[in-house]
Amino acid sequence: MKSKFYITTPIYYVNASPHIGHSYTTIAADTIARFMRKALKEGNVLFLTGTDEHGQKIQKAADEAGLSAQEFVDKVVVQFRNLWKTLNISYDDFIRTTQDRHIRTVQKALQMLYDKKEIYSAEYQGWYCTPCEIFWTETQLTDSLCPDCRRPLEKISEVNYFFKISAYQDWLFNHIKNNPCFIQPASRQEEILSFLKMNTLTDLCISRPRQRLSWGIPVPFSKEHVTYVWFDALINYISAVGEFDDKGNYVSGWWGDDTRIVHMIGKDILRQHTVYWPIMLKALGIRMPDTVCAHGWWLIDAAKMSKSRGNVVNPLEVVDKYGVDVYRYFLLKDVPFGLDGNFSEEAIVKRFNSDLANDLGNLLYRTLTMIEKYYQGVIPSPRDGAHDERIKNIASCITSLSREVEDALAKATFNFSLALEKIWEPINMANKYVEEAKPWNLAKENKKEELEAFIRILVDVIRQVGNALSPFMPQTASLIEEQIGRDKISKGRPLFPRIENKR
RNA sequence: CGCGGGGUGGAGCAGCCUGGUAGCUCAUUAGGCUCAUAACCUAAAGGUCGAGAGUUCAAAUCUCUCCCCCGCAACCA
Repeated sequence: MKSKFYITTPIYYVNASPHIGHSYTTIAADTIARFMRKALKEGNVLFLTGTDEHGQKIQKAADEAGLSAQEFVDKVVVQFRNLWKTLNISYDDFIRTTQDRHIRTVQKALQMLYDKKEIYSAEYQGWYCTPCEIFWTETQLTDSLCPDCRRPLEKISEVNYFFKISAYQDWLFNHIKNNPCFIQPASRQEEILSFLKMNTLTDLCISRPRQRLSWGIPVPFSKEHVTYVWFDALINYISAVGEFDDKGNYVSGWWGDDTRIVHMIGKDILRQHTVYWPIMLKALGIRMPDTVCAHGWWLIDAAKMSKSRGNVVNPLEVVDKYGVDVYRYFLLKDVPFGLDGNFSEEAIVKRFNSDLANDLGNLLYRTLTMIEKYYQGVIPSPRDGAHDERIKNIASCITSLSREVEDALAKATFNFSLALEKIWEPINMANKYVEEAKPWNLAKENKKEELEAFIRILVDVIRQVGNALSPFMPQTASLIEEQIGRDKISKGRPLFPRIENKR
């Protein structure tokens, strides 16, 4: 295992408020970051998130809001930061593409690629919709009308800058083929490989004329142009953690061979991250990230969530109603990572009641009650040599738990739901064991040693589970710690009171 | 003949690569228990594994054909 770990979310486009999808990616990355902080030494994990603040859509949204672009993004970025706070996101750095450190690096990268002749200028043809102020390429059109407003388009041609990504097609194909961890899950790797096999890459247009779009990073070798948003955006992963030196070498404490680099993304931006980005890095002479992990989408009532459909779920409302950790748990558990999931409040309530209230919450609560009842709230000290077969089984289950969670979580597949299933194994075993051990009889018959051994194993299970759960549900983990982490218990209200009569 | 993903008990999924009693969670039903949040434990019912053909001693699993659903312009997790 590499000694350092660097994980990123995409930088989110701030043309509108954050929704469930943004929160999903970020919670997933946060969980991994928290897990890795426990696995590696302190200070060896860097978790980066941020915002993408340039481009036409933002310019337009700002205009509509009657604000300057900068004022507009300053306003929206606050919403993202607040949401991350609410969701207990432990990011170490937050990059904005309007920050100096980023602009500097983007311009340097552009200049280097230009000097290396990786970027060239060419005439670019397309159709322009004057009322919308949007430029459309041939491939974006189905007829001669503006896809947005259905008005006639005007054919224009202009000079733009292009990045020679076509030259790297074979290299990229082989890189992906030879590094099965590079694109995860495997089905996504196949998707990209077949895309590369079936298509010839066309050079990427990385500029926009300034007269049409002023809200962007100026291209250093042309006063007439700003940088295309995707080229701008992808660079954030390196601009946040390093700089180019005078010789054009990228220098960073988080991009060396001792660091495992992971980009967590949604499946919608797979191509940018597995085609454009590696080629940009390659052309700049920078090493590849280890893994680009693409998760699925949350569907709302089986339909794609979109701003135009108006079915966007606001994470804050869900958190208000059910709690942060319930939300985090639901997203990470309800769907195998990588696939699309269906979001609904019914599904949350179901998960809440069965996993959190009935299994975990109830185990803690019934255990606390027994400690209160049989030991006046003082947790009996550990005893060696429990000879009961069932206790041994449970003990070995919690001993291997951290390894199993690591297997599920530290590998490139990032199997959150499997990890949580593993954590629930001892919970279920413990609940079952209560039935078998019949502590109420042990108490009546005054079998002290057996009762103690019984209580101890429950306490051990709960503590281990709380510990294993901390990357997923940090707040819950500390509540468990608070209630049963010390010599004397501190019984509170049930962690997850069942939600009743929902329909 | 465009590409890819999918179609498995009521719901959601695993199994398919490396054929050999079809499994998990939830829901349902019956019973048990009382430490506990009407919770927990046990048991049962429920599937011709989209359709058809083929290979095989044996197919959810391999091959072929067909049907149905989803995605494949852009913005977007």
